[in-house]
Amino acid sequence: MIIKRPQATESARNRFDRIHEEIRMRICLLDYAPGKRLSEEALAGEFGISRTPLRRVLARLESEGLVHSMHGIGTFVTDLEIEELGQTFRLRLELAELTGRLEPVLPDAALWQEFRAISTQSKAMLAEPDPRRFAKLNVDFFLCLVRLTDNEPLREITRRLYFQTTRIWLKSVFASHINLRDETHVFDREVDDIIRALELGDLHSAALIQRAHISMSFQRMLAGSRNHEA
Amino acid sequence: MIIKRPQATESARNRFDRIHEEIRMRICLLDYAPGKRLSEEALAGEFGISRTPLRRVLARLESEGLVHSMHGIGTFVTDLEIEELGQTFRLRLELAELTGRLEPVLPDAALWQEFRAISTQSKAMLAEPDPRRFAKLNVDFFLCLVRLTDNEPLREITRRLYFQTTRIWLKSVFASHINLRDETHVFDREVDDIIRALELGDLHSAALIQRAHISMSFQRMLAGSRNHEA
DNA sequence: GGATGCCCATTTGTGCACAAATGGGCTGCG
DNA sequence: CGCAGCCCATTTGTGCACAAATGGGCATCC
Repeated sequence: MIIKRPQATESARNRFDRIHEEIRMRICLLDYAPGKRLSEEALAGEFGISRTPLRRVLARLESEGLVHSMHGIGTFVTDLEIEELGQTFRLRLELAELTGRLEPVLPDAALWQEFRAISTQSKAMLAEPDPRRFAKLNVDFFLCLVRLTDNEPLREITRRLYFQTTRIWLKSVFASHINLRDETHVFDREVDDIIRALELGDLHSAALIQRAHISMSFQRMLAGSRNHEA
Repeated sequence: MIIKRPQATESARNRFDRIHEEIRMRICLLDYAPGKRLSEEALAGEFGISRTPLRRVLARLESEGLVHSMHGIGTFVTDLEIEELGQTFRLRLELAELTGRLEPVLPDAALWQEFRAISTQSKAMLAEPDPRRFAKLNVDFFLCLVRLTDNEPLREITRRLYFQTTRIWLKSVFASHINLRDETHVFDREVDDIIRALELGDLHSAALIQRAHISMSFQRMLAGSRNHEA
């Protein structure tokens, strides 16, 4: 019997997922700012592959609304204005609540540990806020929250919408539409409140807290944008 | 000033969309049965293109969960059992109702005409039911219903889940888990009831009627599957 | 001087040949 | 006779060269 050592060479699918997640994260953390052109050739070179498989990744990102390719011109990171995202945010509110209603599940030991770790990091961040690290912590927290439902299609859709909209938050920070220090405190409260609800086993309340924070975060960005115009 | 005649030659993007929708429809109407292998070379030949752009279409279909590619083996239409679709159906129920709550819009003249046409065809189908034509009418009706909300992300997500699950209905007909003639009558009632709600301008009720029919349809398929086992 | 049309560098899209991977059949050994 | 291992046809995945398309710069003409 032949024992195949696990992934001596990375499979095509794994590599696709890895590169896809990497570029997606760069877009969400504004390493690639909205409007920036992504060179197929440069990216292919960076990841040590040819344009063909890289184009597959870009095509996926395009279907997710994160980039847009134009023949003869280039591939660009999509831009977004807070005013245009109302529809998406309203939908995210509803989906957040669904997480607490549709097949909710309590965290297992591993997930509990991740929640605790995020709480710790959140408190550490209060002393010296850093936009990018904060955004990354926000992503990690979101990816934990989505695991509070067993409904896989709901998870997938929720993730999709999250990655479409999360950049606007970091963008608002850099545009001074919202205050980073305030946001870190709000986030820390959110994490603690949700953990407390989870400790009580009240998954629906945890979902409603998340919903409320998504809504208020949107309102703060909207208000900041309007103030800035005036 | 140069007047560019509109699409003398089809753009790459339009061609992609056209082929994608065509293959998706073939899968949903069971022209390509679950489990069937799709030959990249044959499909590329049929559409008069090379494998490269066709593979792009297949990759999109794979991200939508309609096919699955395996290196060295082939690309296969995904199979699905009614028992595994509970999560997806429960989510579809919620999204259907959201259509009536999140930015609902009354039909314009064109959409009204489409609803009337579908009602007419539905009644014509009562006399001589045909599974494939019925499934097609079902798709058309769904695509009209989704236009009752202005929330574009909600539309997109709803469509995605619909195309993932709609095959199971036609599959249940062929497996005699549900009765085609009964289904045609139920469908005709659904169309009429929803049109009546729309005539009253009651979009939320229209959505709830749709929700109820999705749920009952699922229950009938589930029951049929269980009876068949017994 | 201004506008118009052409040329060309740049970038995405396509076709094709080859690499990688899989499964089935065949062959040879015990 | 059974089974283990190899070979090869088939299919998806990759690399690469070229086609298509775009925009900007430049020359030319009015």
